[in-house]
Amino acid sequence: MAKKYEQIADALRKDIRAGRLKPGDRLPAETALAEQFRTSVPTMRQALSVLQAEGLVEKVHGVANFVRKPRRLVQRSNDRHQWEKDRARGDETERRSTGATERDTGLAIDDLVFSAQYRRTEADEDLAEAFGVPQGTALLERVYRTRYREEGEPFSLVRSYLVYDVVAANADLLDETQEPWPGGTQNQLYTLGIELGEITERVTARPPTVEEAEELGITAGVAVLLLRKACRDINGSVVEVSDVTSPGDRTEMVFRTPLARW
Amino acid sequence: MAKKYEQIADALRKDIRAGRLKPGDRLPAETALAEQFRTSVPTMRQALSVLQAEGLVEKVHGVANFVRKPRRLVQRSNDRHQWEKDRARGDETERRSTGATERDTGLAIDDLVFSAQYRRTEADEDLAEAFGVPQGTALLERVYRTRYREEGEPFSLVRSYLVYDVVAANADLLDETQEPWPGGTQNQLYTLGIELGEITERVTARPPTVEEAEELGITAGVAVLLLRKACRDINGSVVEVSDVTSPGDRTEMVFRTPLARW
DNA sequence: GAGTGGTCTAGACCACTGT
DNA sequence: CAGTGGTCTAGACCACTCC
Repeated sequence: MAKKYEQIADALRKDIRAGRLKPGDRLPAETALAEQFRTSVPTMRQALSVLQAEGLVEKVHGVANFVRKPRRLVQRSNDRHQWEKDRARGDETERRSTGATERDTGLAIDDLVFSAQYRRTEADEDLAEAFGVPQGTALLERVYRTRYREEGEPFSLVRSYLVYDVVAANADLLDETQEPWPGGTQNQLYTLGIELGEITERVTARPPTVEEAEELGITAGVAVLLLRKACRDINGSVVEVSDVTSPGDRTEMVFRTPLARW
Repeated sequence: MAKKYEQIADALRKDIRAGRLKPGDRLPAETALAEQFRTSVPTMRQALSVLQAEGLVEKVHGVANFVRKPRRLVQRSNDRHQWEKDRARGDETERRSTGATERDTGLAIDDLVFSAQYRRTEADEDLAEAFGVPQGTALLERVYRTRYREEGEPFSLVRSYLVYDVVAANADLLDETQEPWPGGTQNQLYTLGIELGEITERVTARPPTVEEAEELGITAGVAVLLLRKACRDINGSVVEVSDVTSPGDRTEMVFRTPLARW
């Protein structure tokens, strides 16, 4: 015997997949749906919550339930690191032409909206360990949000950290109004005489916090992908640490590993 | 004004973090808890479902709610690929000594339990595209489950695909009782004269299907990490495709990208 | 069979959104 | 203000686990 809320979810899912319900469509009120499916409102709500967890339905408090618009997939490849390094010493015209995010997404700069906020902070236990510096060391925290012009919420939230005293050697690097910086962080580091030698990225997934769900425009039940990137210079010191938070339902992270020949 | 179910969840979360409720502890029955928190059973259940989504509480139908045991973190690094390649031509004693999974997890073979099932299948649209072969091409599907001896459910579920006619050249490779194969897939390919040149891995996250939730011992609400690995030989042909499904709450995927010097 | 969590119901009342 | 979804309640009945 099947569960009633699963049956209802199945029926609605089929309607969505078959195109009888189109992305953006407003569903009837829950009371009306409950009547239509000859069930109670709580059971109807349970069915809708299943579809919400699958990312097919979006609930908007006080308004209605909607069929979710499929959102553009965002790719992020580790090829970007070498690509960015190769350009870091190029002239400004070349650096200004395209950034790593446009390269990943295949879009023009005009299709994307950036925002950046800088802030001085101190290393907590976690960051101190990542950098290999004492807890409390002054850091520059830079928060980046990137979104498609046509979509409401950002598709990634980046928190990047640098050791404050290191970047302070170039005052421009402390000024958030210089963003987006042509050539990205690797060019910024180049102005300090720093060359990157290796980048390590760690990926995990977990349910979003309520703040993340709101910022990224995902509903609870859709996971976030977390990427921690640690950049080492050619001497092996960690010079930048970034935490990238992405909505799991529309992000793909790509890593290419070339192998040495026999 | 805060929501009652959030307040209750906060209180229980605090009890767990403070150690007043220990991992493995059985919680009182929901009726008893509801009484204790002066609320109704449905509200109590909603509070528990919040903690379940966070991975702090495990619900066991017909038995009780339990404080979840934190589970061992599994790391999986792309360094394993070069490491495995370096050993693929080594003698059997060396290859038998340790496998890539033990290397990733830092455990002995005895701490891990493997299982493998082989099956002949045909390429669907997705796999045909990944391999660059016509749909319907015969493939060898190999399903691997790996778990800690001390834990119940596997921490990864791997589906690996090879082109059937290619591997059929070595009959041993069609025999699942040869698993675990010392030296792994790269040694298996070596017996066919195939050398890998590059590996591309794509990571995404999504809510688990009910089957995955059951197999991996995670509850709905905890995300799964999906990794698709495509191995190319030195001519650029895709020779192996693997789909790795991991519980997002205890898996960390590590990717190291060395950068060429200026 | 006893005890547990899971499903389903019916309805009151609150919070949010738009007009 | 009207209409919507969100929270909370009280209780019946079913499904599962273990003794």
